[in-house]
Parts: sequence; C-alpha cells; structure tokens
Amino acid sequence: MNRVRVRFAPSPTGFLHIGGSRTALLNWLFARNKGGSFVLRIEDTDRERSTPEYLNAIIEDLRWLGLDWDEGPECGGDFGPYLQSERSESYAPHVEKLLKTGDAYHCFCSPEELEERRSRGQATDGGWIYDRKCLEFGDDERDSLLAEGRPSVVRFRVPTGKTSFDDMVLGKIEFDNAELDDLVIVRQDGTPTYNFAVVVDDLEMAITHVIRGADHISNTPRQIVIWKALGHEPPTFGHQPLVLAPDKQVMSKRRGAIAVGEYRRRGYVPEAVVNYMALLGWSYEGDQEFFSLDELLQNFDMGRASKKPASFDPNKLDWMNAHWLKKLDVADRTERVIPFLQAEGLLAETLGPEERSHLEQVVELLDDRLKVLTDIVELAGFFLAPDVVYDKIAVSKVLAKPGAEEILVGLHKVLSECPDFQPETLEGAMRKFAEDAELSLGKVVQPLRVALTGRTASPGIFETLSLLGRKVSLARIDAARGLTA
RNA sequence: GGCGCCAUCGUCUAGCGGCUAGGACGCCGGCCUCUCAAGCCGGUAACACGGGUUCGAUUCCCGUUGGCGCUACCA
Repeated sequence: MNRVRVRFAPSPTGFLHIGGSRTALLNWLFARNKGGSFVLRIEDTDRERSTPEYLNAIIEDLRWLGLDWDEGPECGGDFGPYLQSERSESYAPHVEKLLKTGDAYHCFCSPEELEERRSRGQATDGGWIYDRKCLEFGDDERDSLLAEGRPSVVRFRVPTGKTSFDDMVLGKIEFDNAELDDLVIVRQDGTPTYNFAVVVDDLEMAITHVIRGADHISNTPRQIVIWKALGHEPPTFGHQPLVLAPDKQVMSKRRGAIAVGEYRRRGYVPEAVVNYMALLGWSYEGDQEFFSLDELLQNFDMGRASKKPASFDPNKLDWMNAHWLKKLDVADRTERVIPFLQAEGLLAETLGPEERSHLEQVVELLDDRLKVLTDIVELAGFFLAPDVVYDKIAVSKVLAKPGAEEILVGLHKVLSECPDFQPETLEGAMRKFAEDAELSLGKVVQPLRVALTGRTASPGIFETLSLLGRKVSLARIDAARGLTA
C-alpha cells in the first residue's frame, strides 16, 4: 500500500471561507490520521484573478486554524514547485504522449464557431457536446494547418464506455462517457486547462486520495479518463457535500460566505471554528460534540460523513465558541483578549505586570460571559476606562427612579465606612444596609450597579466593587448622583 | 434541457426492517439568584409525496416532487 498523500489545492482568487477550510481540515485529518503527507498546492493558473494577497491570506488562515502541511509553496518539498503557475513545463510531455497515442487531437474550431454550433445544438435538443469536427482531419491536413500557424487547442478524445468510481463518502458513482465532452486540455495560448492540470499535478505529486467539494463530482469522470489514457490508475476520490449558507444558498464569495480571517477578527477562536466545521456534515458515535483538533484526529472517520449538504448555523458556532472560551484558563483567555482591547484603545500597546494582573482579574470576574472575544470591549470597558459610559435606558429605568438618590447616598456612607473592600465584607455591609432600609437586596444593588458600570447587567456586584476599589467606586457613586431624578 | 448527487424537528444530526423516532443549537417555561451570563430541570418541533418488496417500513427498490452541482479555451 502506497503511503497516503493528499493535497489541498485552493486557487488564490478569494479568501478562504468555511467551505474551503472544511475541505482543508478534512484533508489534513485524513493525512494525519493515516500517517501520510499533506500537500498545499496553489492553483493560480487564472492569472487574471489570482493575487499574492489572497495567497498570503489563505496561508495565514490555515495556520490560524492549526493546520500544517508537509509540502507547499513556502516550505518546498520533493514534488515541487507547488505553485501551479510554476509547473508549466511539466504538462507538455504528457500532452505529447496523448497526441501520439491518439488520445488527444488538435482542434482548429474558433471559439466563435463553437459558440454558434453550441447554441444551435442546444436549441434543437437541449444539450450539445463537441461534434469532433476536427477529428476528421488527416495527418497531412492537420500538419499543414499547424504549419501555417492556424490557432488551435488540444482536445482530449473521450473513449466510449462508462466511467465509474467508488467515492469515499458517496459510494459508487457512474457516468456514461457519451455525456462527456471532448474537453480542451490545452488552450490556444498553450496553457493547460484545469481538468488536465489537476491530473498531471496529482500524478506527479503522487497524490493517493483526492478529497474535495461535491462541486467537483462531474469533473471526476473527465479526470479519470485522462488518468487512464496517461497509463495510470486514478487516486481514490472523496467528495464532501457543499456547505450552504443559513438561507440554504451555496456558500460563495458573494453570498454570505464569511472569510476565516473575518471570524478571527470577530473574536472567534480557532478551536471553535475547527470543531464547528468538523460537525458540519459529520457526527461521532454517541453524543460527543466537543472535539479538539487532536481528538478529531483520533476519531475522525470518513465513513461517518454525511452525504447531505449542510447549512451553516451561526447560532451554533456562537454557542461552540462560548464553550471553548470557557474551557480556556484565565491566563490564556486574557492573552487572547488583549489585541481586541488594544484595538479599542482600552489598553496600552505594551502591558506592565501590574496591568496584566489587573486585566486577568477582570477576565476572571467576567467568567463565562464572553461569547466572542470582542465582547470584552463591552463587558470590561468600565473596568478599564477612566469614565463610565452611562446607558440611557439603564439610567432612566434605574437611576431616575424615586428613591435611587437616597440609596446612593446611603451606600456611599456604608462603603466609606467599610473596614476593608473584600467582597465578603461588602456583601455583609450591604445586606445590613438593605435590611435596615427595609428594601430587598436587589433594590439596593441595581442603582449601585448602574452607577458603577453604566449598565443594568454586570458580574456580581460585590466582586465588581472590590475590583474597582473604594476610591473609584465612591467617585462613580458621586458622579451618578447627578443623574438621579 | 441533459447528466450527476442529495432528501429525519427551523438548523446540525443519530438511526443501518420492529424505537413512545434519540441528541445538540435555537426558541419557550421553570429552578438558582444582587442583574446578566453560565449551570440545572422541563417543553416545542421531523421521517417530502406516491407506489411497490415484506408479517412489518424512517430504514430496501421504483417513480414524483424539491434542493444542489456540472454542462467554458474558470478553477
């Protein structure tokens, strides 16, 4: 049995979105699980649309997800180059071979002629495949046309019969070759087309398993016939159902597809994104839903992959992200939250040990209230900014109510007189205050909460008070008195 | 139009001839409680349709419908 070699072959004509990264993940899992190699090949033959920016973004996103590859454009390998645009010389010998065996032929039909025959064909009986007009030419005729410089393409001559393959996820799939066009494998400008380049690249890179999106199912028989004409057994194919956007539309660059990098910027952690993608179209025996990359590696089994296109559910991703955030220890969570606070100017570019430890206390107090890392800005702003931003509704619902003023005045006194500012001490003092005033604790707490945080929701009030400290707390109570009725 | 793939709660799914059709997200209600989260408990909600096969179909076969993909000198 040959050593497993798989590849992820994106074209740098856009950002990596959930669908593409899921394909990458599946390939990675398969390779790692089998102890094989994972190759990153960049299909950048579409010079018009490919850009180095997209290439860099794709590499960055894959790394962020935690996927690594053994061979690729930036790290090299024994089967390079890994940029398809640099492999141009490897296609010609194969074309020659096919031309010699008669499995390919020159076609002089112009795009305009073809277009005309195609539309006429479609008008009469729906479909149209190339009519093999140029197959009629004798050798001499063809050579003279070539000699006089008539523009031509090379077409692959699809054999008769049926082509079938055993798909790793879909099972047996069969096509009648009569449905297949004599596809162009070399363009007028001499460059290879996708279906041909893929075969040659996969062949030369010794790829054993092709795991890709279901949008390639119809390409598979075309590629298989080329593999065979080239004298090789095709690799094993596995087609993953497409990922649909929440509205059931296919994820695409213009319709709802969010780049992986965008998830990073929105405060999702890679653990959650990976876990969610794995669950999209795959399930584990039993009810386990949480998987680290390593656990996926141990348990992933292509046989349990769903055949049905899955639609992406942002709610579940949020839930999953919150879960992974909860699992992180405080130091780690703090670390990840820092860039988001810095971006908002709530934190200096460099942190001293004291600032860091203060931030850790804030993060610890916030506990599991973060759904995405960016929530930190809203939730911790009042701890980090000098001034409180008062929420209008909170003020009108709580501070502007009768009695609020008296409570704040009373609390100011109680807090001034507390022997220390530990949560337990504060709780005792405030409970006593409430009791004496014949008020429920809640009635007392809410005005204080709004005074301190500007909002009606926050972590526990005693811990918040304690972390804010006496000086700040009292100052904020004073400031809030200006907002009471 | 042709060819191909697919079809269980709104969504992700378990199921591989006999189940009160299970779980998860969301949603609703409750508990907890100083608020908000979290947590716990409970509820809501599905086998697309029609034929077969079978003692018995969500499950197997065929058809219909629907969704999606491909149908380029794009990848």
